[in-house]
Amino acid sequence: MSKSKKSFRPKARVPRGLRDQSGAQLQAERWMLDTIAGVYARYGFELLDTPAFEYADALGKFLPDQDRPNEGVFSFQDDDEQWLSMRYDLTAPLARYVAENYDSLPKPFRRYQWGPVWRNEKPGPGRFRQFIQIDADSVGAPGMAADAEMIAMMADCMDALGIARGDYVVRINNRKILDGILETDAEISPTDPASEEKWLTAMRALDKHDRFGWEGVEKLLGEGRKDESGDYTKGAGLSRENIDNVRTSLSAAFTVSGAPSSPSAQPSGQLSKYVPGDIDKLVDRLGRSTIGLQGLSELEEIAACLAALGIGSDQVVFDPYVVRGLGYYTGPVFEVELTFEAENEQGEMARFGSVGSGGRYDGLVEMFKGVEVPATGCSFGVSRLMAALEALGKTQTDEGQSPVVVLVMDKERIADYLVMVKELRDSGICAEMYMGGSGMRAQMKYADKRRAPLVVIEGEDERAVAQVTLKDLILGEQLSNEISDNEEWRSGAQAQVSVPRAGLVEGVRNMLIRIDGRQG
RNA sequence: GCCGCCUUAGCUCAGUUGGUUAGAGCGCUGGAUUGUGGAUUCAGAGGUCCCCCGUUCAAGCCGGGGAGGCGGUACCA
Repeated sequence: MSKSKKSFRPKARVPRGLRDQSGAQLQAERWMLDTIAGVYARYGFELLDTPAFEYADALGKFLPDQDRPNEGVFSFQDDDEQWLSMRYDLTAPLARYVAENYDSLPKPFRRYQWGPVWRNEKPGPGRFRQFIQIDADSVGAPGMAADAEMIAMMADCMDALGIARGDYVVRINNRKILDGILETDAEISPTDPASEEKWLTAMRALDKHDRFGWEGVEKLLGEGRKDESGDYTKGAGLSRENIDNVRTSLSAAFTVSGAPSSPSAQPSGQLSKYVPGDIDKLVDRLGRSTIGLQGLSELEEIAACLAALGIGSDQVVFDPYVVRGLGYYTGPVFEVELTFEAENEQGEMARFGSVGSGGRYDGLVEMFKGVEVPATGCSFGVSRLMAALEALGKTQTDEGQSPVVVLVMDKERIADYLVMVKELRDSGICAEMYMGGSGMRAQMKYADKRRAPLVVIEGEDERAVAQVTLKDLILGEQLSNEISDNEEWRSGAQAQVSVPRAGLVEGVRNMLIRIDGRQG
């Protein structure tokens, strides 16, 4: 305070990319987690929790090194100098858990899990360095039914959250189909050392279709692309002919061309349900690629399962541009996208995009066990879903959490006020006595800020006639909005009633019911 | 990581060719209006002009460096 003392005072600020969350927001988030967890549990998954950090080598790829221990992940050294890292997702810890407890677990092991994860990367709007994920995975499940279940479950979650059909879509793909297309149309393959780099770049290019459109993808498949800020991204260097071939194959998935194919020509009657384009043509294009055809046949299996699970084409659609993480997913991949637009904080119309994703990763547990353990899973990003639900007005908050405030009109009578709050609490009503030191006006302001539905007033006047005054703050606010022209606000008696002191609980309950009824 | 823009009160922002005590609105705190939040009115608190170095008699303003924020882009489990 005084300059002579020069006391050090830390600046009160939350670290960048992190945030505080308060009451209503947390309640909405809890409701969302409960809703999704409820769906997962109904599908038969069991709950698991693992620690916030792991030995760094157990988290796989992003190993810290001495120079940059916090690149991507947050890391620190234990007393024995072993590196520990904060988990950056829930899948790597699951793989560690399964490997560590392999013999005692039921196979397949089907678990769900939610909790915060940390990533040390540049924060953006709706992107934080700590955020919550909620995942479900089947480990040791080789069949496509397990993948189909994930897809169906994600769609079910969106329904359960109250997001209308058409406002979301689960886009599904199989990475083997893309491998097939790149193999036949561009002669590149991930297993061929000569073209591995091209394959990576090409896959990344396709992944950007939703942001840049085909025009941008084409540049990235070819020479490269310059962005708005003038930054240049080097492309995969495919030839004009190769790029055109890739486009022809991809477009078969979206558009029906030539003569309509006979239904009997399709091996599965269900795949066409989820593919907006021409399956025969796609088969034709992939003809020379065994991996491509395998991908397609896996997709057929998934489609059959989805149909059996009652999933409609208004929920799930095939989209060959879904790529997801490279070097991680091995087959089917999918993501949930919100398709509606909503006004953001700046008043601009914005899309929310992908709020969840998943896919098959048959190589992850192998990292620990040395044997391949097929696995598939899905994950929702809770923060982005929250933002979207808020925009839709679909968040559920429990308004009953705001307390009834008992005013302290007479500091000599605090025991009396404590008796009142106890009576209210004993009958299940959230209530508190004002614990500050200020006068009545400040107490009203306090109650207002707490969004208290009503206040209880017992001053000299009330006590003289063994009554209490109950003031409906919500009705009072409405009245003041409508009639605030003159200075009749001072009459103050609006929106309040007197009840006998002995009928406090009943009076409060009745007023709460009236408030609840008004708010529908 | 790379590119561009930005940084003055809690918030949104003024601030002249460099010139004395840096302002407004909203918000906040307190008072008035019999014992009442939202009306009216009066008053008050609140600033390292992002930080450091430099130029100058003099820097919120000019120069250099750094940090932080925003928007792209790259990487991404």
